Amino acid sequence: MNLFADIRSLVIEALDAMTLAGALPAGLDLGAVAVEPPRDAAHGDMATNAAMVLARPAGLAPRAIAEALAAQLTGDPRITSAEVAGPGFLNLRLASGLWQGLVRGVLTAGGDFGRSDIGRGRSVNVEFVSANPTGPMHVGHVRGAVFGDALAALLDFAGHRVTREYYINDGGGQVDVLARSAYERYREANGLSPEIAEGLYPGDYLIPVGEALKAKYGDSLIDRPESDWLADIRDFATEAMMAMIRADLALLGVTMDVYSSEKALYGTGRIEAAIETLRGMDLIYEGTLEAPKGKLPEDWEEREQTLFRSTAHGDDVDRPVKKSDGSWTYFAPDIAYHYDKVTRGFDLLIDVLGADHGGYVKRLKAVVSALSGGRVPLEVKLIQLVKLWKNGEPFKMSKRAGTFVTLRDVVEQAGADVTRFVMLTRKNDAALDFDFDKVLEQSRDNPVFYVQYAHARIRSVIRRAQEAGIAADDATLAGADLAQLSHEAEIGLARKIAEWPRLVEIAARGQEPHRIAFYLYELASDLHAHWNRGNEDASLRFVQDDHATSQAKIALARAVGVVISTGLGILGVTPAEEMR
RNA sequence: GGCCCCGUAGCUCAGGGGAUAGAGCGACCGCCUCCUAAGCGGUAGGUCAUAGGUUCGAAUCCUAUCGGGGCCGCCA
Repeated sequence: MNLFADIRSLVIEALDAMTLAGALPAGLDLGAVAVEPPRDAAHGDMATNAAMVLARPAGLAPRAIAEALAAQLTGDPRITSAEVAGPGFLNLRLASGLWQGLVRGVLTAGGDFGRSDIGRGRSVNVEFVSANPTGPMHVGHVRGAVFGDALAALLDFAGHRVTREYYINDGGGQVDVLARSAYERYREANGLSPEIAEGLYPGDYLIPVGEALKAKYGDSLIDRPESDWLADIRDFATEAMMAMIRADLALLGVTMDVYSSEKALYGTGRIEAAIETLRGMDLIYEGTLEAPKGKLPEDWEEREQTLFRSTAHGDDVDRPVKKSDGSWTYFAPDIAYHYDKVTRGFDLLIDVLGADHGGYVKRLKAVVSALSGGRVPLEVKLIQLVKLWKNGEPFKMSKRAGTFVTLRDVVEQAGADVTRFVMLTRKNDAALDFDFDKVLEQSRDNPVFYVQYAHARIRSVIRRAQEAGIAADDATLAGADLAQLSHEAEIGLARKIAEWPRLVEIAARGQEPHRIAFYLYELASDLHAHWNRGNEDASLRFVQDDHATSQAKIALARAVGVVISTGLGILGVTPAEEMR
């Protein structure tokens, strides 16, 4: 149920009728005709730009089209007035029965209100987090995790089949470093003093891994050459790190559907197969790259290497897939991994990456374009930095200084709900300030409390009504006499609710979950404003002496609550029953 | 040098072809015998970085410039 879509259909029908009657030329493209909320509520309930969009192709004056369309539309009982305004807008007022029907519809649909099928069941793979398995997740990872999870939920709500996926970078040099670091902790567990050399991971989180290694191997690996233990300890430590990361994600409320391993691509011929596939398309060759302009790396020397012709698919330069020692670059398993995602049959791939990976976007798109024959789009969502603030000043994270803030630190202090909501109050490509003081303060500076407070107030109204003996379950409310909802302020609240399905589609199309957060804030604001109107005008309070009147007004409140609850659900935030 | 992102109120940010550009914070003035005042109403505050262009119409699209950030083979 989408009132804006319904009224747009009505407008399209009216335009078709005008075409049949000869008032408009045949064959006009109506795709740009929109029905939207007007900027100013005084203009009406909805506005359409039809006359302005069609004026040029129809060869008619905008106002002439608008007036003819107005005449056509006012014949429909759902439209009570249609006024031409400004450069050719047509402002529409809707019969109050539509708003009452909307409220009833929300109560009937419950959490499905606003669900859309714009995804048409297309399958989407959302890869996110993909933190290196070398330690606990830190605040920098949190934003990507929350964004990816909320985007996945949003796309699901908009009719896609979504797979949440984590790519484990367990094949590169950093897991060898992890193994050597764990080995020192293993020596420590055996009573020797660890030698945490420069470049190893010094974190305490590896101490229990060392102890677990002692429990498994005793002292049998002490003083053995690295070649004897590296592979085993690497696997052991990587698994321990992944267990820790899964637990971190669970704290945030994030659950992955699939964990893919980089290591599993090595030694199985899958990298070779992906490269050979590209070679078969004449996209792999031996050649030399020009030196980058500007400041040269000190050790730059020209050399021939194995290159991927990514320029054939929109990249700026071709990209090496092999290092000088003949081993694969990190890019090679990425190629194989994306090949794997393509062959699993997804209709759309989304990679959520840190903004520092911006330089890799074009080559990844080139890979997916080449390996899918242009069939599968890859969208890369870059997540900008989170700037931490504490005590009114920027907070620098440093492993060495011990000011390393982990995901667990944040969630245990601020709570998952606050963390998630705050992380979603910015566009993904804008930097975000995360202020510990404000987030911990739990004041009105903290938008999640504002939204949750609105929900809690609604729940409070329903509890009070029930204590007064008024039936207020959803089924009863849906059957209430909603014709009593006729005050302009009440219609205004319904108008905001009506925007929800439209907002979901806009947010899903743009892959912008932050729009959900902003909308919920606005809806909460409208609820709070309406609540206070009850102070001035007791007839606008939700709970009234008369049961039937109460039920109609509570139905409106409950409809707001349903949308808040549904929206928070997409963001992964719990709607509060009461504020404590 | 090249590529990507950003520049909107004092501050933090929404809006991304359409009407008089919005919100929060901060400042100032008001609202609780009344469903939670963790709330609400009002006032003040703007050359939408700059200059061109496209368009009936540009904060929004294009180009250039300035400013901030990120990235640029053998790290992932």
